[in-house]
Amino acid sequence: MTTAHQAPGETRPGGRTARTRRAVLTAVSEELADGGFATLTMERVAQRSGVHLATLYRRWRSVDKLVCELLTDMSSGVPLPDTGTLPGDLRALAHGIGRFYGADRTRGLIEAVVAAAARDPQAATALRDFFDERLVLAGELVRRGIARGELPADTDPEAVMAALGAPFYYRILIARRPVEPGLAESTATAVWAAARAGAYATGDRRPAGTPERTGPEHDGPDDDGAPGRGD
Amino acid sequence: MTTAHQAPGETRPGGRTARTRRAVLTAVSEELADGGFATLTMERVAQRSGVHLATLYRRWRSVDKLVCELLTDMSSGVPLPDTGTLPGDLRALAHGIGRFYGADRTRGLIEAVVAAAARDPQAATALRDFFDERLVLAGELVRRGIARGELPADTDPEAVMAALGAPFYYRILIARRPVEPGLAESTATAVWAAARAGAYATGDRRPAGTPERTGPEHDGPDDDGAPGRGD
DNA sequence: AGATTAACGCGAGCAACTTCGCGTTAATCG
DNA sequence: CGATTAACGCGAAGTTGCTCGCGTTAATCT
Repeated sequence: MTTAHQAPGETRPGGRTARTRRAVLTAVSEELADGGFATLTMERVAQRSGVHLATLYRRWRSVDKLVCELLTDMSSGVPLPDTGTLPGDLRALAHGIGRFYGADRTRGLIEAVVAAAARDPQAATALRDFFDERLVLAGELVRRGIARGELPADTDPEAVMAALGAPFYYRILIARRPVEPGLAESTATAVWAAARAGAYATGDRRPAGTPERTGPEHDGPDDDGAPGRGD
Repeated sequence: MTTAHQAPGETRPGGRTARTRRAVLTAVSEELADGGFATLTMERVAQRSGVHLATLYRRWRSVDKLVCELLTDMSSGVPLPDTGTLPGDLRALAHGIGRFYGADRTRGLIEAVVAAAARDPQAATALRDFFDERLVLAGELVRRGIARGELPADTDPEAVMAALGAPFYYRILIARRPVEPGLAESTATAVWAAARAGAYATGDRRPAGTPERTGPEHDGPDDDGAPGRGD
């Protein structure tokens, strides 16, 4: 048919619809701050937001989708700096990220988004697209730096920004410890040093002091169909 | 009581018990390789392994616990190299990690473990402890390098190894793209350059070419109780 | 080898989660 | 401002996921 009936909220986005949306997303955010993804259920969101359970299922279908929408709602949590020098920008951005993830609320959100992406393919692509876009935007800092002659021209801007963000996500998701200011400082210093050394350059040039030999390039996964045995 | 009846598998670990355990863990691993965490249900594991559903619930209680045990079962997937020089070791280890996560099976496992940790506190501490231990073990490479005079004495070994691992987890969990050999190469180069520049040094020394000013140290999270609004 | 009982297989029963139908409220448009 | 109907509230029905009790199999110890 011509008019495909999609989920509620599309044809009458104003007034009440927008109000319940806000109430629900706020409730999800608070719930994540309180008990994290573990205690995030449709039931609890319904109670906290005052929106009926059936409405939640009708509009969002699952907690994964809820978390997913909260992510896109959080668009610009970390502003992009412009200090005039690349190391200054890297430092400012790292501290911005550090401050952002210093809060329980945002740390819980990231954890939830990754967990949601692990179960819901749609959430997975949403997550990927979201960070793709942020990476390209933040890459502008690096491009400015290259234009100023602070880095080699063949430096990959997105690779630099990925390197700047990675330690924070490692800290949150893997090491599972609070994000401290020291991490921001250390990361900014590290990325700047690495970028200057040409670690993110696309050419085959290699900085002095780095081993030159070509191997080992890994080709195929050694997949034997069974999990590794414990020792 | 004196003898606290814990979960099955403790008092009679041999023979059949061990056999079902193997069958189940293999099934979980295969299921993760096939459809990822999204399709990992107790039901499917039961079917694939041939172990009855009730047995799964009795011994493991949930998929989160299953994934958790699979992680500890995978103890040593990446061997620690000893090439004689720190940059050589970093490069070898990075390629080892890269090869390990080049396979769908292991990438799915990491995703699953993080997702499980987001829901189950016990899985969360298991994950943290697991990587804590790996970090300390791998830190030995750095300690050897320091002893050889390749790095400043006040370099934090665990920080270096965290920096070496972080980009891979970023790639898997956030960027959601396959892990390629180029990432290993770039990461090894970057960490080596950063470590030499003193980015992971605990002292207050700062390498040349890095801005010196102290701010901005972030103090408190700006927590207003509501999610950020979209732009 | 024989006795003991942990661990398993099986199906029924219970609980939590998800959906449905219907009446009510309030955006949106003429 | 009045008509139309999208979105919501409500309770019940349907579905899935999880647990329990009992009989059977096979580790473990003597």
